[in-house]
Amino acid sequence: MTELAKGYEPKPIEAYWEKRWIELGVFAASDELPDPRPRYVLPMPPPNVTGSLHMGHALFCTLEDILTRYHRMAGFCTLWQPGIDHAGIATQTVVERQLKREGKTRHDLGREAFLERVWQWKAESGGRIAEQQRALGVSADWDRSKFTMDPDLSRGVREAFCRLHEEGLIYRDTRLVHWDCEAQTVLSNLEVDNEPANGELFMFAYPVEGSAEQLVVATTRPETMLGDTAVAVHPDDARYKHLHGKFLVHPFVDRKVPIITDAELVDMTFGTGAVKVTPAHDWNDFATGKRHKLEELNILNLDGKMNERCGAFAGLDRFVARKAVKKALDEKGLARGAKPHELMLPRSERSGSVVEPMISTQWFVKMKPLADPALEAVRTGETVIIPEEWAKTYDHFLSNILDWCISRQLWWGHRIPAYYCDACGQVTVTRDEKLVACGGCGAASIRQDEDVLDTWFSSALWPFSTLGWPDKTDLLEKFYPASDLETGYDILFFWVARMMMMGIHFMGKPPFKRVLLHGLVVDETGDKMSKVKGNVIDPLDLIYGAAFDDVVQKALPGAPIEEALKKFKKAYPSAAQMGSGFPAYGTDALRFTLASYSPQAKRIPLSPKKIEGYRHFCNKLWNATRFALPYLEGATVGSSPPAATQLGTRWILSRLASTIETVQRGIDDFRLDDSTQAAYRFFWNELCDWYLELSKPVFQGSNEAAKTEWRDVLAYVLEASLRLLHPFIPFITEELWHKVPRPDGSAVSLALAPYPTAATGRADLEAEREMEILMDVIGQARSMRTEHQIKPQLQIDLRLRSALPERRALLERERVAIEVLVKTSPGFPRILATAPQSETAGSADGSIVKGVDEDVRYQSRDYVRDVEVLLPIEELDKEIERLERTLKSDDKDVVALEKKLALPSFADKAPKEVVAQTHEELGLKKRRLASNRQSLELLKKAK
RNA sequence: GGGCGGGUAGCUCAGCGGUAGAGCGUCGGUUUUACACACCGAUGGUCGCAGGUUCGAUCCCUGUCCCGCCCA
Repeated sequence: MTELAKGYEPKPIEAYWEKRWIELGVFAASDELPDPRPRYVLPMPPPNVTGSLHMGHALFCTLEDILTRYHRMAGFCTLWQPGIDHAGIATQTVVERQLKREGKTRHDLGREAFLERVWQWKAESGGRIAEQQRALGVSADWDRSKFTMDPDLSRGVREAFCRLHEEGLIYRDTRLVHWDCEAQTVLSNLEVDNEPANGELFMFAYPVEGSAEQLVVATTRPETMLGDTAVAVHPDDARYKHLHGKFLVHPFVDRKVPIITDAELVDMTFGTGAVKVTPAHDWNDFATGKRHKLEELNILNLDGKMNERCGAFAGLDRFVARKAVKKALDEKGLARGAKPHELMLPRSERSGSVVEPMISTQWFVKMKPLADPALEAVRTGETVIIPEEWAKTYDHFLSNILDWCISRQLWWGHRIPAYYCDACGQVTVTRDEKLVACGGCGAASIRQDEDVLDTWFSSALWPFSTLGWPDKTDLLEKFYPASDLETGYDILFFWVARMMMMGIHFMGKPPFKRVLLHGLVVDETGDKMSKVKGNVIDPLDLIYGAAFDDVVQKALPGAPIEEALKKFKKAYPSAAQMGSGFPAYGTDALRFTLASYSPQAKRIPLSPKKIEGYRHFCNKLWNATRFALPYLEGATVGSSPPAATQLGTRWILSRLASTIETVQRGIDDFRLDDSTQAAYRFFWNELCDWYLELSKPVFQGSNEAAKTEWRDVLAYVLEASLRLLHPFIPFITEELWHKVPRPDGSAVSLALAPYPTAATGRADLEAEREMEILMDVIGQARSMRTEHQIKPQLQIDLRLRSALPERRALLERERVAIEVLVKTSPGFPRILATAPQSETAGSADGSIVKGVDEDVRYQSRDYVRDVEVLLPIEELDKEIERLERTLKSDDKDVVALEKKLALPSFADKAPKEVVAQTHEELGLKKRRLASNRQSLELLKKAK
């Protein structure tokens, strides 16, 4: 067996296995159709082609890889379907920005050349994220990776469009939409973020036609008055009754504006009670316009500049026009002042620019018929959402869903398969890649719709388009529906709900049995990671290590280092004390950290300190193996637990069984925090702290049978632990697994070894109970040593006394453990029966604190699990102080317990196990209390 | 305004009907031959506040105050 280095160094090991796994092909799912194995299918949320790895990716990759590796090891035919999303707006923006640096626009190139350019860009940098994912250990079936613009997936998109169109679920309509003036495209309502902003409410007066009277209205967007086609007042408003049916004179354009009455739009108590109505540029006004058949007057060009209808203001940008309109109103003496006003500003999720409501003709998907079955699937539990509180959010969203605007005025994306005939006006929707003749009149003079589809339209088909749909393929047969869908809650609406709708509609079944949602990775103080805040961390910097100077340059590009550092350290207080940079934590440490957060947490505050802790865990794993290896020479590891006759070996196998159960349940329930915690505690606090420590005297002793037993159990438990931990920390476990003895005929990779099951350990409640007593006794003795400041190297004359024969038997059997772990003098511990009254009666101190077992020194005495722990001491004061402390708290407990038991209602109504348990507890406490009280009295007397 | 979460040890978070847990931090000790990325021990909480239900409430209910997020 090769020797291990003193400390764990992740870099070379991770680099090696990352490649090796691919070479071995361990991640590939089998296509074979007669496959008796259960299936586990997990569609990966395809990262954007523009993206590079960020913390969100690291999180989902970790969680999904754990699920995948676990199922693969557990014998499932496992498909983790990877891929890349073409990300319409984002990608187009990236390439346009590139062109801009060359002084060009996409229009200079033309559609075809531009698209060529995007494809070229994709070929060069589009694959980077997949490489980075491999560094995270992502065990997806890379050979099956799909891109949403692949020909087969594009065919699926056309098919879906045509089918929905034929079914009347896709339609074209002219209505008010959200317009992004910068990206110059329509957005779906989900792509608009409403954020509060401080604006002003500007007031101005409209002159009433044929009168000296004026009507004052208020607005946050004065420029829209150029598109006003009415002013509304409340029908019951006495102030304006005389104006009903009259007209106002528009001050800038040659138009008369009717005064209408509308009880829905107008709140009499707000402002002047008169509301200007701009149907073409406001959601409420649009509805009002429909009610009153008002003219919808579009006043904006697509780029956000005022159009020709705006007279003198034509050509001005909307924000420039705002100022100009105000000024002009002022000059005409119509301005009536302004007051501060908080408003909600709609911003494009993509470009960040203020979104304008605009009349436009677009393609829509009718949502209700699709949403209802998707709603039903979750309501009936056919698809389960975990954590379940999200089910309500999902329900609420789908119950109130609006039709989905799916066209986008972009070039990059799936072009809408609709053609317009100049000859007959027919619109032909086709499955063909290119339509040659009008479906109505056969004319060749047809034009394809210029627009492309919302990127989410193609991602909505992901769970089946990646498997060959619309063809009826064996793959679909085998891998649809998927088992789980795991993703961030932030795309529950964008993606998950839409996949649910499309999956049910086209495949007849919901696309997954469970939807698992995780939170957002945020900085250590809870703030969202953003370039503005300078708190972004590149996962690779944590994995490979990085100087803070470099880290912050990425986090806050272009800012002075000092400023960036300051912001960064504020966001990560634990990093601020770490010196000059992140050490190389390694992928495993990062993964274990990410898995250790509770999934119901909406925010995952990434703490470098926590990663460090799990880095230490990896080192522990490494060193435990390093310790074990020399002793494992000659050990054989079978597929079931080796014989165990001793307490320690029986106990660790039992703990293994229990840990496996907890870890598995955690994975099954998507409570990976429970799994990581159980595995961590087992390995560190049980295997290392106790089993390894207890094995030292055995291995150094001369009992060959015991040595063999402890060796075989150690080999077995270590190997099983590596399998147990592999899904979480794949690299180090794989590396170590190849160093330790493993069962004959083991797989070439730990990734293919069987996952531990209930039968891997061996439950032994008696061993657990006895071990707990032993640990408590040892713990008590250690604690007393420390309290009395007995130097660690000093051996002590420990005495243990119990009236219970089985306690004495246990302590006798395990005396070596006590010797070593408490560090006792030769001939100790002495295990004594409680001295009969006659033996103690003679002396005033009753041989309890002095003169016990022929030792005439004073004793520190305490009582745990019906065992008296005694050790000789010099200083009485310390002991008195110690006893007074324990007495105080025990006394409190005893009083509370007695009070509880004294209540007749408790004995009557509480379950009898609880009553019995309380009695037992009280008994134990009282015995300890009596013993300690006696000790205290005697010591005080002796003083 | 509507909805959903959350307020538990100095910090970050588990627990959610039977006398409060972890990691980190803090304090004290240790060159114990796997690990100082370690070991041993200790300290630390009226479980946001007020009512109620219950034999019993951090856990359930009601109200209330803060803090997030989502949808208007």
